[in-house]
Parts: sequence; structure tokens; C-alpha cells
Amino acid sequence: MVGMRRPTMADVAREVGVTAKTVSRVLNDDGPVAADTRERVLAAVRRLGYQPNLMARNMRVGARDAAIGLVIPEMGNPFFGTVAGAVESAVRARGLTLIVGSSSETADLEQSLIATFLARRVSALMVVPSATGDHRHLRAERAAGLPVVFLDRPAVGMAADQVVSGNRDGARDGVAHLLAGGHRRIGFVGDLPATLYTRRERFQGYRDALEAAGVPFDRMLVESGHDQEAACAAVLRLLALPDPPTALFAANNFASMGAVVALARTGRRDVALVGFDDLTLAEVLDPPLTVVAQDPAAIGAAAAELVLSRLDGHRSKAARRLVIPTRLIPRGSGEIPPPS
Amino acid sequence: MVGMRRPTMADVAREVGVTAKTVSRVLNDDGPVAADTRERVLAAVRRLGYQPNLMARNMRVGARDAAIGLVIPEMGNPFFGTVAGAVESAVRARGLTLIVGSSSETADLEQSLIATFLARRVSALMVVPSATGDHRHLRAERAAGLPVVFLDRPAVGMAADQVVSGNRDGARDGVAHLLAGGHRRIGFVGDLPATLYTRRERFQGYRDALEAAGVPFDRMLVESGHDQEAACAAVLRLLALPDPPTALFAANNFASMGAVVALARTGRRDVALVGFDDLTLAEVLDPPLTVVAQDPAAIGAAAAELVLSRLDGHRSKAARRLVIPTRLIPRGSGEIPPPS
DNA sequence: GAACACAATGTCATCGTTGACATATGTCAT
DNA sequence: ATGACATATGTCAACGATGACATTGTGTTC
Repeated sequence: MVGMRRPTMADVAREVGVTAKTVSRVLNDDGPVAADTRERVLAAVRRLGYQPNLMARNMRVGARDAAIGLVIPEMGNPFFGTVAGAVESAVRARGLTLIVGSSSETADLEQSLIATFLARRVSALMVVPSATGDHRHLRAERAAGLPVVFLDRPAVGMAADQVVSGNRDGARDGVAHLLAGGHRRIGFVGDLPATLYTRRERFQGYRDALEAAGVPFDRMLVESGHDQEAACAAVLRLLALPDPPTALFAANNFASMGAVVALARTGRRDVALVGFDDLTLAEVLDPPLTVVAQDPAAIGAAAAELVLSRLDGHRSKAARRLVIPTRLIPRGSGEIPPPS
Repeated sequence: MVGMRRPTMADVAREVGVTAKTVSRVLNDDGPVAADTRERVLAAVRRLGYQPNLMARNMRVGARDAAIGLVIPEMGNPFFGTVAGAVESAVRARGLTLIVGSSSETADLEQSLIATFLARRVSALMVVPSATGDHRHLRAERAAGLPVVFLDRPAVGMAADQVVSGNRDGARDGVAHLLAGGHRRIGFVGDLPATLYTRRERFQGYRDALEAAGVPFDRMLVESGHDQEAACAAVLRLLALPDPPTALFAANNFASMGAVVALARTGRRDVALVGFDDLTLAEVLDPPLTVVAQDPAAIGAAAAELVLSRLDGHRSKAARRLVIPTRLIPRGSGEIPPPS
């Protein structure tokens, strides 16, 4: 019983008294088949519980696996999970299967995942590049016609289709919201390293907003941390300044959480806060957290679109770049006025 | 340039002046090869940028794809995302690739995903069964030696290895925590339909705790909702009862959120609350949310273990069942005393 | 009624790799 | 010198499917 061989097309064919090719024709609706034969083949397929072997099929047909490979940093992160989910449903609608791997933000793992995907001859490659990776090695693949798309961050060392959030505009909007509320001293809490693409972009957006409002930039108001605790400490440092900020812009998820914790611990309900990236419980917080929300599902869907269009024959050598806009969601924390 | 053929073993062999078989031997460390030949082969491999075709290899070698298929309800849900991440790293350590699909909790999608995976001849199948699905059709696969493991919920219609959370014990612990704090009227907020496995188990745990404490069960204290809003409304109904609960047990994630919202809206800071399943921001809430935390990473890892042991030849026909314990994390909301 | 179109099926090679077995050369003990 | 044996490589078929082309039979056309 264990390891019983699966029926193949040949088995079905023998059962019916035809050749494998005829079975293939029935199952693929390819070429003419007598109605009667078709019936008998289908009956035999059911009787034997035959299932076509996609591995063999893919190998013969395209020399390409009907799968696309996706590399994300973390599966447990709902942002990337949602991206992956959107990609999956988009490609599944086209009969493609999604193969996912997580890189844990390390260049090595990312590299080895990509190698595995290439070895499997995936039809396309979608990558959220790790901060430290180099993607030069993918140039040849792309040149050879493999669709390559980068998500959320641009790749280092090569041009390719990419989909990113409107980080700079989003950050500008968030900070502008605080400025519109009357704030003039707005702290920036970002992640580390400061060279991270998203961090750089959001920081630029912060400066854009200040400049547009004619508010001078003060480097004392910029702090960083690489996790929630560090972000919390960073906020505490800002609040302890001689001329402290009256509002905060948290440039990412855990910076937001760190800021919320810091404000809660110090009991400061007079400091406005806008966070970049939405949180499940944002509206349940006290005060409810105003955020600049990204749209991970749209990012995934757009990236899948780029891939599919390439698979459909879009051949322009130029890299296309899509920017998915963010959306400001005022909930309360960003609408706290500055002390008069 | 576009669609340029990839080099095959034969290409490498020609380059070196040997046969494909020799190249195969070098790359698989299989059989004796002269040191000199090996060098030249490896050099040619690098020169041509040759990468073995895993599709062809898998097909020849095992008639099994070196991949395992995983079906989860939602990728964007961090619980399942974390499960998937744990599975992935466990199987990758064994040279296997993870193929994921999300069923959106619908039996149809789940079915079609499983069919795709089977057609790809995955080496094993891991499924978080959708509530409405029937898995009888997998019996034959399991009988034929395909490792099948169910996660988070047992399957309907067939016995197979499975890994679930300690739902009943966890719920009992959570409710016992409230009872230990002196509460006697404890509301239960669950999901719908009430036939859902996890809901049933947690409800049992709730009753277990009441019984152990000698507190009579009151069906008036049981409410349900199928999303956060509904759960919020359910809690409001409970609080409006003539003899209202002094504490609440929220049997899942969105029930917890609904309860938090309800308590916030009504300004009731005197009602204790314990939620099942942890939330990212739980500790930032006011009061910080006491939860019964599950361990999705452990669930994924354990399930992967079961699969790998089967692949290693574990052949017992009996279904193995692992229960991953939960952990009570007191943070404040569960420690509010009943009004005296 | 010869020529032809089309339907229904079969034959064979092939995708890229590896298992089973064969061959050629050299080494060593008898 | 002669097996016996190990080393280094080659040959061929096979995994399961399909593409290109061949072969039959049947009805249509002028």
C-alpha cells in the first residue's frame, strides 16, 4: 500500500485501449477526439483516480515551472503576508502557483532562496530585497527574459520593474497634517540603519513638509531605534530636550509602538503623534492612532500585474516603476493641538 | 537575448569533453571522478553559469517534487503567517521548498489548492482545514504513503497526524485566572458559527473552569459575533444585562478587539478582560490586555517535524496528535477585581 | 472516381537528469 | 602472466508528458 505507484497517462490509455497521446488530447482539449473515446477516457481517469503530473508537463511544455517565486523578509509580518496573499490570488487566477520563501532580511538566505527558485525554473521572480543584498547576479536572468520584479524597496545594483509605497509623499502628508494642526516642533523617529531605503524616503518626506511650511529643520529632533524598545527610548530622549517637540512623526510600525509606549509611560497626552503604516489596534488605542496607511494588497497586486504583463509578452527593456499611494487616516492622536 | 536557452548538463559536458553523466557525478558527489576532471567540470559550470534543473531532477529521482504544500486560510493573518514561516524554515533545513496557498476559508479554494499540490507531486501536504471542507478524498493519498498533516484544527472525515493549540486548557486557564481574581459572573464572547472547532473547544474550557470553581453556568452570559463590530455589539448586550458580568473572556482575536472597543466606548474600566490569542499592541492598551497566548511558531515547527519524520520513514498507520500548550500572559486587564 | 479535406488516432522523439549496467585502464596479489 | 578488483568514464533507457509528423478512414467536391 505504502508508496503505491500513481497511475500515469499510459495506465489510463491501456485501460481504455488507446495511446497516451489520445488521453493527453482529451485532458488538454487539444486536437479532435471522438465523443465516445472522450467519455471512456474520462471514465477511466475517474476510475483510476488519475491526476496529471504537472512536473512532467511543465518540463516538457515550457521548460519553465508554472510557478513564480516570491521572497519576502518575514511571513509573520502582516504587511508582507498581505503582499504575498495578494500576489498569490493574482497569479493563481492565471494558473500559476506561488512559491514563497522568507529571507529574515539576510542577504545569504535571500541569495539561497533565489538560487533555489532559479533551479526550479520558476516563470518569474518577485523579491522584497533585503537591505544588505546585491542583486547584480539577477541581471543575466532578466536579460534572458525572466520577469523580475522588486517589491517595497528598489534593488541594489540593477534596474528592474518595481513597486513601492509612496513613502516620501506619505511621510510628507503625515507631517503636513501635524503642521496644519499648528505644530512647529515635530520630532522624527526612524529606524536604523538610516541608509535603509524606506527610512531615507520617509525622512525626505518629513523635510519636504517642513520646507513647504517654512519651518526650519532641527537635527536635534531626529532620533532612531531599531526596535520598539529603542524607539521608546528615542522618544523619551526627544521629550527630555530643553526645547522638546510638541508632535511626533513615527516613520514605521515599531517606532509608532515605541512612541505610544513612551507617551503612555510618561502620561503625556498633550503630544500629537502620526505613525507611518497602519496597526490593527490603532483605533482602539487611547487616543486612537492617526496613521499614514500603506496598501500592501495593492502593492502585491500591482507587482503581480507587472509580472503577468511580462509573461504575456511585454518586452520593453526599460524598468517600470509603480508607486502605490498611501492614505492618511486621522483618528485622534494626530489632531492634538500644540500647547498655546 | 530574450528566451535564451539555459545551459544543460550536456552543454557543460560538451564544453569539458565528457558526457553528461560525468558532470552529474561531479555535481552530486556520486561515484568516482578524477580530480582533474572534477576541476574542469566545475570550471565549465561556473563559466557557463550552469544551474541544475530541479524539475528534471525531481522527476527522475523520486517522481516526487522536493516541495511540500501548505494550505492556510489567510496569509495576511499573522497567526498563520507565523505558522507558515516556521514550517518553511524547518523544511528548508532539509532541502525542501514550501509552496503555499490560501483558501480564504472556503472549501472550494482549499480543494483546488490541494489538487494543484497533488498534481505537482509534492512530497507532503499540510493543511489548515477550512471549517466547511471535507477531507475524505485525502484518505487515499495518505494510504498511498503521502504524509498528510492538519494544523490548528482537525480534519473532517479522516484521521491524520495533526497539531493543534491547547484550546480547551488555554481557555480554562484564562477563565480560571478571572475566577481566581474573585469574579463569579464571567461573560463568554465567541465566534460564529458556534460549531467551529476552536470555538467549541474554548467554550468547553470556559465551562471546565466554571465547574472546577463551583460557579454555575449561565447561558445568558454567552454571546457571539463573527467580526469585531459584532463582538463589540455582543459585549454591549452583555453589559446591559440586569445582572451583568464583571469580567469577560474573549475567545479569539477579534472578539478581544471588539471587547476592548466596547469597554472603551462605554468608559467601563471596572470590567476585567482576558483574551484568547495575543495581539501585537496588547501591552500598549489601557489597561494592557491580559491574554492566553498561542504559539504559532511552535505549531508550525511541530507540524513540520511530523511531516519530516514521515518522510524519514515513520510508517505507523496511526494518526499522531500534538497539542501545543498556550501561555497565560497577565498584563493588567485580567487583574481588575470585581466590584465588592 | 480521382483528388482532397478533415477527423481520429498512432508513432516517435524529446524535455534534463540520473539509475543500471557496460567498458576501458591500471594495480596488485598470486 | 592471470585473474581479481578498483577507478574512471561511457551508454542507454527511463521518469511522464507533449510536439511534430505520419497514418488511417470517411465524407465531399468537381
